[in-house]
Amino acid sequence: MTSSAEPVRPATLHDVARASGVSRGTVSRHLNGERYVSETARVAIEQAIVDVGYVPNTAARNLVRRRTQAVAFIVHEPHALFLEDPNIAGILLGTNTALSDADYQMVCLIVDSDRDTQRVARYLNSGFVDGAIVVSARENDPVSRIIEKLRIPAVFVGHPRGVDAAWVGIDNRAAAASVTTRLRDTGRQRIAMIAAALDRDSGTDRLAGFRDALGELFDERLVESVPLYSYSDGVDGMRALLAREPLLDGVFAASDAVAAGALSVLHSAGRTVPGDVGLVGFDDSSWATRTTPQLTTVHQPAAQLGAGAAAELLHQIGGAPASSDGVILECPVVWRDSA
Amino acid sequence: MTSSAEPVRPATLHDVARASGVSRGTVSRHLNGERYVSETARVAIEQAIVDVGYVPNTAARNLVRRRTQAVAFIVHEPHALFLEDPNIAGILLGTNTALSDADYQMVCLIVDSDRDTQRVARYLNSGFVDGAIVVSARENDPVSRIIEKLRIPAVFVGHPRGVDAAWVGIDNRAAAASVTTRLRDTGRQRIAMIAAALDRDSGTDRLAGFRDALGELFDERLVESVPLYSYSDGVDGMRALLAREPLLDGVFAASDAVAAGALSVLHSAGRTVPGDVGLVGFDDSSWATRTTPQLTTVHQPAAQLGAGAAAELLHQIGGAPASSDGVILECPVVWRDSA
DNA sequence: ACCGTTTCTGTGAACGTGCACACAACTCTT
DNA sequence: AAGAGTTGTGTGCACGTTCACAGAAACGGT
Repeated sequence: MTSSAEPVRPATLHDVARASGVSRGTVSRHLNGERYVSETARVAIEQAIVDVGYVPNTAARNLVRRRTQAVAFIVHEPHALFLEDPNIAGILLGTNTALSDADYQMVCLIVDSDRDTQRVARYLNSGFVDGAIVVSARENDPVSRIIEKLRIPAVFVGHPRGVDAAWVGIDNRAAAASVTTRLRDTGRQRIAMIAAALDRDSGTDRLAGFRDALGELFDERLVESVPLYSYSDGVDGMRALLAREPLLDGVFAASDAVAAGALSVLHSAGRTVPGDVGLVGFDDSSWATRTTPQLTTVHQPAAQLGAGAAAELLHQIGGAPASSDGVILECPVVWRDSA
Repeated sequence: MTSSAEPVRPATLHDVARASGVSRGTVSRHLNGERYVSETARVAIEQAIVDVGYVPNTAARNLVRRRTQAVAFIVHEPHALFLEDPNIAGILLGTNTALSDADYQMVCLIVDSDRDTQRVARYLNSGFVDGAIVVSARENDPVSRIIEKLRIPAVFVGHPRGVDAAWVGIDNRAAAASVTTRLRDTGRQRIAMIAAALDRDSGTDRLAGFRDALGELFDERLVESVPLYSYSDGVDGMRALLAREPLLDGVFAASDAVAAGALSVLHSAGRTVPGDVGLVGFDDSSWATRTTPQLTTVHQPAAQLGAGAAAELLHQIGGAPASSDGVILECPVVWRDSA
């Protein structure tokens, strides 16, 4: 056994054909699982593939098939929040796993500045990818518009208004309503909400669900709106609410991170949770089990959302028409200690 | 302006050549920035590219160049921790940005089970990528061994012992020592450590640094070892330490997440921080500013680590030999309130 | 014995690019 | 005016695969 310093040329389809005594065409057919390959040819090819150590060349295959075997995963979110939001990471993970299983590459694009928008537009337009999965798109999002214009296969996680494309999501409104109802059922009278990200469908839907559940109890002055689903926004929101309505006894925070921020403010203000104030969150992220008390929240199936989006996208890439009615996944309320 | 239902064939190099009145070769030279293209040809080609809407075909280019223009980003970490660890996300982000700027695709591979190891091995062997960046490798890691065997360009983030490859990292030992020294300087007498991830270089180095700083004060019974850098491991570790050594007055937690878990146990046990017990962490992740009190910790430049690894990898792919002495980035101690 | 059908196989032509090479035109030296 | 360099240009081939097509072999029915 000698080891040459020079890297050996990788084996090609041709090498397999020669080693197995059949032609390129037959090997190709076998590799692609087509009909009309005899049993004898089959075993000879299998053996030859192992012998010569053959691995298909993706570039050559993509060239002739006019496919790239890659999919863009587009996150429209400030860098800082991307790091902080375990939900996005979960979606990413689910997508990546599903795509890997189908031998697709996931290419992660993060859109933060306007400059990034241009870069992504160029990227998508360049035919580097066969499709795109878009996470946390805003309404009237430039990225969404680009995708619509390019008519590239695409699936959205969430359901931004004004975008006519396939999507996978949860029923934010119904989930928000059911978790708020619980707050009401436990006897709270002055229930407030820290609404967040009202530039996105998830944000407005959660607020709408809150309103649905409260009915005549709803009071506009008990809603404080903050820009992002983050811890520090939760801090800000809770401070504002306490200043305005010291008597509140229930809070629905638009995310667990927001709830965690709110909780720290409540503690500092000397309120006990759930004694003085009942608090519920949204996401069932790792935040929820790290606070004291642990958060009652809505479980969001992040990995399944990602996997579902990937599956739908692969369908579209395979030639199926984009289904314009979205897929809605279940998101049960998780009862813990904070309400 | 008519819109045809049928997708138009994308423009090729040939189309540009015809439109600009020169040959394929000249267009190719201009595109690749080679010499010997006249000024008149240059402007004609530029114009033609815009006119026909030309975009280079990556597959064809990769085929002839024998490059894939893609890089694997390999994370060896349980899924759950990947979601939880903001450090990894930061490295990923830094890598992705640096690679995008160089027109490389980042392909994210997550290794959790043994099955994943096989999949990654096959993937790397398939020539789908030009190189790999490996995060949080263990000692005697099967993935590391595969990479060594394939002699594929690779850079490690961190410096696993027994792996002879390029790496970018921080001096965990020195940083751990300096943060521990501070604990000692503030008069703590019985200083404990919750060590974590001792199957990795970062874990053992932080423990070694702790030992360095304490000198004759070091006491083996004050070290509790837990498997991972996670919040729940911090909870477990702190409980064990308190049970064994109720009189401890200082704790160095191997990560901020571990410190956060430890802090909640300390609070539950009625100890004040930093009054009764001084506590320091490691990473300067978002955990550090979310606890009360905020954590004194070591700042880890996650994004720069990722960017540095990407830069070194691109060097190697460009033909430079792998530099076997690693790059060490600065990681200053950040003084906050917990010690 | 003939023909049609089914099963299997090989061949040549793409796919769109980079690269080596040949060669033309021009400048400078001798 | 001839030769040697420099600058610019076009052409053919290779990269490794898929696909369409032609045709061989086997089979069954008349």
